[in-house]
Amino acid sequence: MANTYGLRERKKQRTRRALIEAAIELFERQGYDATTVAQIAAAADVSTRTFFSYFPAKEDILFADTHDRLAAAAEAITGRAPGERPADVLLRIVQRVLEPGSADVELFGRLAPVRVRLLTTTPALQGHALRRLFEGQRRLAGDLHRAFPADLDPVTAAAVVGSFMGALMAAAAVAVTAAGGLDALAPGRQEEVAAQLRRAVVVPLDGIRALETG
Amino acid sequence: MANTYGLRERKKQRTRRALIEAAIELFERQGYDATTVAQIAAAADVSTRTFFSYFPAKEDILFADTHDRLAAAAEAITGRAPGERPADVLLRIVQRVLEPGSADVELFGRLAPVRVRLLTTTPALQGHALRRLFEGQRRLAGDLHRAFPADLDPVTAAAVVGSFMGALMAAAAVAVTAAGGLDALAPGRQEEVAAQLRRAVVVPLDGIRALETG
DNA sequence: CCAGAAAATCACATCGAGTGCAATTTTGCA
DNA sequence: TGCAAAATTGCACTCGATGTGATTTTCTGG
Repeated sequence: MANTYGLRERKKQRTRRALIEAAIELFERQGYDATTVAQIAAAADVSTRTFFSYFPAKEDILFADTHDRLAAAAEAITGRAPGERPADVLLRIVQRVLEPGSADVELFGRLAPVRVRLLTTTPALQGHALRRLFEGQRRLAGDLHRAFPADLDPVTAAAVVGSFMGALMAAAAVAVTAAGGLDALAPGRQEEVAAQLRRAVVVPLDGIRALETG
Repeated sequence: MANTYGLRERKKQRTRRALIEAAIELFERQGYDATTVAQIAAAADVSTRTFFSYFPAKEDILFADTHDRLAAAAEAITGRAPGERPADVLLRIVQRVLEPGSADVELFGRLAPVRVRLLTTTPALQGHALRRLFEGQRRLAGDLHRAFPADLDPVTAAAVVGSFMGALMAAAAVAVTAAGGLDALAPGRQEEVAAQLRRAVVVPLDGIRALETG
């Protein structure tokens, strides 16, 4: 009788998971730069060479969950309520993306905070993260254009998404560093930062709503 | 008799220039990845090791002009006309940044197009460029907050700059790729793309102006 | 003009990320 | 059980980047 997934596939999932867990552990303990791929591979009991057949680069292991999150964002667009406007959809995306919602909740739930922490201290990762964000925006802009073809041509849709995400990210960066940087994710500070971000997104949303009424 | 700059300084400028010119030449001919630092150094008649005492990394040689451009942007804020609003200042910045305006006009004038061309084809550079852009935004947000302390708290100022630049960059990305990607910088296409961008920035500007009137 | 200080360049040596390849082991399936 | 496909592995290699210590070049004061 066939299996949900063959043994081969299950084993691959297991090593993938082991690699991510080993990386989380090592990154937390030693930092990103001080951790070598060889160490991660050794901790997961595979050869260094095998690491690169699971992740194209060292950085990518930190972004193992972004695929699911982007899919959730895309689904928030396609599965919009009738009568919902672009601005509403964008607001719903941020809420939805920040939820767990993945198939591997507790693993990815551990991954995201580590990433945030490392991003504030490791410049090499910032470029990578921004690149992924930018590419994600591009996809969402396409989805948004297809969802509202009458209102948003491709370039305007990109401007809408870019305006929203750009404001959100820039505001988040200064809000987090202003809030002590290190432990801005502590339960207390978290709401404080969230409140600032809610005020920040008003700026792009006003512009987007002005587009709709025109 | 003392000199405008000592021989030491002049020689350094010359080597720096030679490195940039060699890099431009090689990048254009072979692409970014296929060009090694050793080749650039050899073409400029210095050792490989010396390259890294001029530029911290291979990528940085492509961004030799950004310091001047960021300074011009900052000056556009501090030297604003009385009564000028944030939205007006931002518009003036993009115009000013796109002008030559540097001390080394013709060299940097050659550098920028090469960078744009390589950015569309070399993922490794995109992350670096976005990182610089983000950092530049951070500075401008600080300047903007200081220029309009009554209207813009630090987080809102970041949202304003991020919203504007985010829309501009996202729109530029899809406009350029839609316009054939490769030669979207040809004299004919250039105006076409510029027109799309002028429409795109309306989105964030509306939101920013709404902030002012409130 | 010369000697010594300071700075720039250089030739290594080394490390880590990433790739190509060929051998070997493991898994799937008949 | 046996064969084909796929995954893993070790190895050699390239390239970017850094540390070090020797060497050369420039600057300064006498």
